[in-house]
Amino acid sequence: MPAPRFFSDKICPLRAKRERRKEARPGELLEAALDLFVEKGFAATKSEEVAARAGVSKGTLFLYFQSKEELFKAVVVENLAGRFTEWNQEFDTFEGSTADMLRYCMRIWWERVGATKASGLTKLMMSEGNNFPELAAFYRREVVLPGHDLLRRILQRGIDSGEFAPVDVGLAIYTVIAPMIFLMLSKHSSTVCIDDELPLDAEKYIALQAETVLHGLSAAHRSAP
Amino acid sequence: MPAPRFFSDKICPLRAKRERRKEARPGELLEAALDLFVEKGFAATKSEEVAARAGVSKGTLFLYFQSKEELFKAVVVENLAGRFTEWNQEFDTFEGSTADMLRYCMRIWWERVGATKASGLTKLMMSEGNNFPELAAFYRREVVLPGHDLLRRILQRGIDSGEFAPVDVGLAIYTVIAPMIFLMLSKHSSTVCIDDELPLDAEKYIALQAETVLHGLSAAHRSAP
DNA sequence: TACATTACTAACCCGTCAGTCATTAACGTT
DNA sequence: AACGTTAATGACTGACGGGTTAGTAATGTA
Repeated sequence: MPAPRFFSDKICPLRAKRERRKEARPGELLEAALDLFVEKGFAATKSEEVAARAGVSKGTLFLYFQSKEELFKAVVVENLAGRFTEWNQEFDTFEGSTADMLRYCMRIWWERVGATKASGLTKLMMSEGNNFPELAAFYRREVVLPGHDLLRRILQRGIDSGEFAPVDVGLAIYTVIAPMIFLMLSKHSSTVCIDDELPLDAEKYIALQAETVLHGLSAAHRSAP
Repeated sequence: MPAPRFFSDKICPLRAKRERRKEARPGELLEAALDLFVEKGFAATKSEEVAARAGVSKGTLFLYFQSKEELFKAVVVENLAGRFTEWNQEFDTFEGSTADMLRYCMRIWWERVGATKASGLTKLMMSEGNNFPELAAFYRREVVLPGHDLLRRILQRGIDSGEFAPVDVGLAIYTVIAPMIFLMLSKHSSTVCIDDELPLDAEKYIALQAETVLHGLSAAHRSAP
């Protein structure tokens, strides 16, 4: 005997009828997809689930996105790749010391990406990138490289202005990237740090890392290897 | 027109016949499974591939392991969980300062786990743990908790002997764990750091982290917050 | 009210893969 | 050589999931 259907078409016709909302669909699908991709990974997320969470049928999803992979790319663009032009402008016109600029960069990155669901996309690419080479290449091209470029330009600015020692910029960026990545991962994997509460207070952790990096880069502090 | 079969049964009968080697099979299957799990993840690894790499048919695999999940657990026991009793003994009988003990622990951990394929299992659990709750629980119980215990005991020894300040041991272990995990992950994901060579020389990185941690723990260095 | 357009859906197709089982071949024993 | 035991096989099954499509219903237009 089937359970009573509290939300059957007849009892609860609200939202039960076919709605035609061509404009709203892509955004709703992208949001649902972000949630599920971050929660379960790319391979383990079923297109039908994404559709269901967005309140449409599977067919509709494929009406708006050619394939699951295209859907994923769109999620990446929406949440990460598409925002670099704005970010680049913001830093090109930054006024102040480069030290402040780097502090600001790390803080704002956490605020806008690290602390949001979008950070799950990075974890996802780290875990599944090998299984989906085209997605990995896309992510690398549209997110990793622009990000590295931005950081490189900041460090280079510090060197040019004499604030930083003339280090190898290509390597130095990892001093900033590594702790950021670790922070994101510790947010997204319950396998590693769940004995008690997560030991990291993100704000403080970032502030500390920033000062450490700046100390390492400071021109004044320079001595023989 | 099919390509010529250089390794056809007739031309190359070596290893082509059915062999009966009941003793050797489990080990060979575990090795093949470790390779593939680490390379492609748990879900994306097909049992038939594992069997093929071990030189048997899929049926044979299920003759020795009840299911894919049991196979995975066996891999974890073989490479990580099953070695803790030995490691525990080694550290229970360690002679020397606790500082040296911690240095030794980090170095030896890298040598025996971090630098080997087994480290891929950690990355795997971080990425897929959510999708396979039973595996996650198993891994947590058999690997994560024993590992934390071991570390906790080391730190506690330092505190008891007066070498270390009386910090919160439960939190302090993450000071050691975090850089280790990051090091492993940077080894296993080509998505993040492939601009040029990986910037991390593992040996030096670990040595540096060890000194940093020890400095933070040293009883002498203790002052008010 | 009749008709055209199109957003949307349900049912379907088809490839994939974990796990099974009837059959086969290797080996020991006599 | 004949026979019994069992390690090994590979064709098979059922479930699942990405992607398609024939058809339905909402909306606009006259």
